[in-house]
Amino acid sequence: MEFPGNLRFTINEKLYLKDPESSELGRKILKYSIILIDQIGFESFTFKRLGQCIGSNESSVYRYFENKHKLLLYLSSWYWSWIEYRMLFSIQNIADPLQKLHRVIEVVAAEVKDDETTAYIDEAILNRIIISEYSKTFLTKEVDKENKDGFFLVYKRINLLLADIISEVKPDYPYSKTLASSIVVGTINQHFFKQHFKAITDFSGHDGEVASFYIKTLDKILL
Amino acid sequence: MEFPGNLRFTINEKLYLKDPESSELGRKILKYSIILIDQIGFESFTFKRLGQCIGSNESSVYRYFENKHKLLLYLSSWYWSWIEYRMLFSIQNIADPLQKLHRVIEVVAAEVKDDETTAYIDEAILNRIIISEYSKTFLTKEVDKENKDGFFLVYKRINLLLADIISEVKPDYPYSKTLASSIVVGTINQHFFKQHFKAITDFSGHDGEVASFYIKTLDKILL
DNA sequence: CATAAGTTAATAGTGTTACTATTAATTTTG
DNA sequence: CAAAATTAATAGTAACACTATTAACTTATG
Repeated sequence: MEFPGNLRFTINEKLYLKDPESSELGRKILKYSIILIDQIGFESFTFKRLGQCIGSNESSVYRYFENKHKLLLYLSSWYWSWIEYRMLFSIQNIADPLQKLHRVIEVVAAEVKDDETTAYIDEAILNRIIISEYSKTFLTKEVDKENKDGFFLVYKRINLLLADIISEVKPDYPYSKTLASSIVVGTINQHFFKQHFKAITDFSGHDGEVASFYIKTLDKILL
Repeated sequence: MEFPGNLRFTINEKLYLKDPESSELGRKILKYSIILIDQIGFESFTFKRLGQCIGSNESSVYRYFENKHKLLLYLSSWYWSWIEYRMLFSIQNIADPLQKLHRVIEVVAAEVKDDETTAYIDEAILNRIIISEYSKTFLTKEVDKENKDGFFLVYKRINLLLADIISEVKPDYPYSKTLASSIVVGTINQHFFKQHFKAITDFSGHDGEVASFYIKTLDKILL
C-alpha cells in the first residue's frame, strides 16, 4: 500500500491547548511520548519524565496538553484516524461487499509494521500503546462528558463503518453494530492475550492470525 | 438458583497482607471499597478516603492490602470465583453440550442482580466494577510477573471451562480458546458500550440481550 | 531602528497521593 | 498479672499533578 507522505488528520481541538503539530517542540512531544509510554507504561509516564526525555521541562509540555489523559486521547484519535483512512483506502473501487469486509478486517486486525506516513509518529509503537492503553481512555467516570465532547468520535465512526459493510453483506442481519464493535475491540484484546495470556488463545504467534480468525468467524455468522 | 449462605472462596494469598475475611475491619474494607470504587471510580479511590468511609484510617487499610491495585485484584478474584462457581453449578447434571454452553453463557453474560451470597459483598455493584475496572488489573507493565504469581488464574480457568464446552459441542473446531476468550471479555465490553456508547450497539436496554446475542452467534459459528 | 507586545520557557512553588516509620493502646498468653 | 504479640493511630516523606511567576527571546509597529 502506498500513502502520501506526511499525512495529517484533524484532531478534536478540545484535546490540546496548543497544536502539537505546529512546532518543533510539539512534534517532539508526540514522538517521545509514544516512545516513553510504550517503554514505561501509562501509569508511570509523567510530563516531568517526558520533559527530561526531550531536553525540555514539565511546564513546556503543559502548554500543549492539559494532562496526560488528554495526551493519550490525542494519540488515540490520531491512531484511529489513521486506521479509518486505511480502511477507506483499502475498499476504494471494490464493489463486492464480502471483499470489502475482508479487507477492512485486515486493516483493523493486522499487526502494524512501522510505516513512513509521518516522521514523528511511529505507527508500530503507537499500535502497541493502543493495545495496552486505549481502554483506559474511556474506562473513567468522565466518559459520558468526554463522549459528548466528541473525544471518541473517530473510534465510533470506525465501528459504524464496519457495521455498514456487515449490513451490505447481509442486509437483514439485526446485530451489525454489536457484531462490529465486538470485533474492533476484540482484535485489540486478542493481540494482548496473544502476548500475555497465551493460555487462552489458539494462536501460535505468526502474522495475520487474529485477522484470519475474525474473517473465518464472520463468514460463518453472515453467510 | 439457590446457593448456600455465606460462601467463601480461596483467594491467592499473595494478594493480601492479612486476610480481610478474618476480621470485622477486613470485611468492612471489602464492603466499602466496592461501594466507594463504584461511586468515585478506581482512579480517585484512595485508602485515605476508604479509611474515612469506614471510620478508620489509611494505615489500618495498609495492613490488609499492599496497595489499591492488589485490592482490586482481590475483588476481581472474588468475582471470577463466584462466576466460576455459578457456571459449574448451572451445568451440574446436564449432559447435552449445547445446553451446557447456553447455560454457561447466561452466567457470564447476565446482568447481576444483588444476590445474598455474602453479607459484605454486593455482587451487583461488584459486577459494575468489573465492567469498568477489570481490564486495568492486567493492562500494566507488571502483567507478566503477576500472571506468574497466579493473579489471573481464576479468570483463565473460566475461559478454559468455556473453551472446553465449545470443544464438546464441536470437537473439530480449532479456535475454542480464542472464541471463548473473545466472548468472556466481549460480554464485559458490550455491557459497557450498552451504557456509554449506545451508538455502537443494537441493544435496546432490556435484560438478557448480551447473553442472547452471544448464544445466537455461537450457534451460527458451531452448528 | 527602537521599543512595545506577544510568545516561549524555566523556576519555584502548592496540594495531594502513596506509602512508611514510630509510637501508643489493646489483647493474648505463659 | 506481667511479658509478648497484635492492632491502630500519628506523623512523617518522596513523588506526582498542576500552577503562578518571572525571565528571555522573537516579532510587530511607529
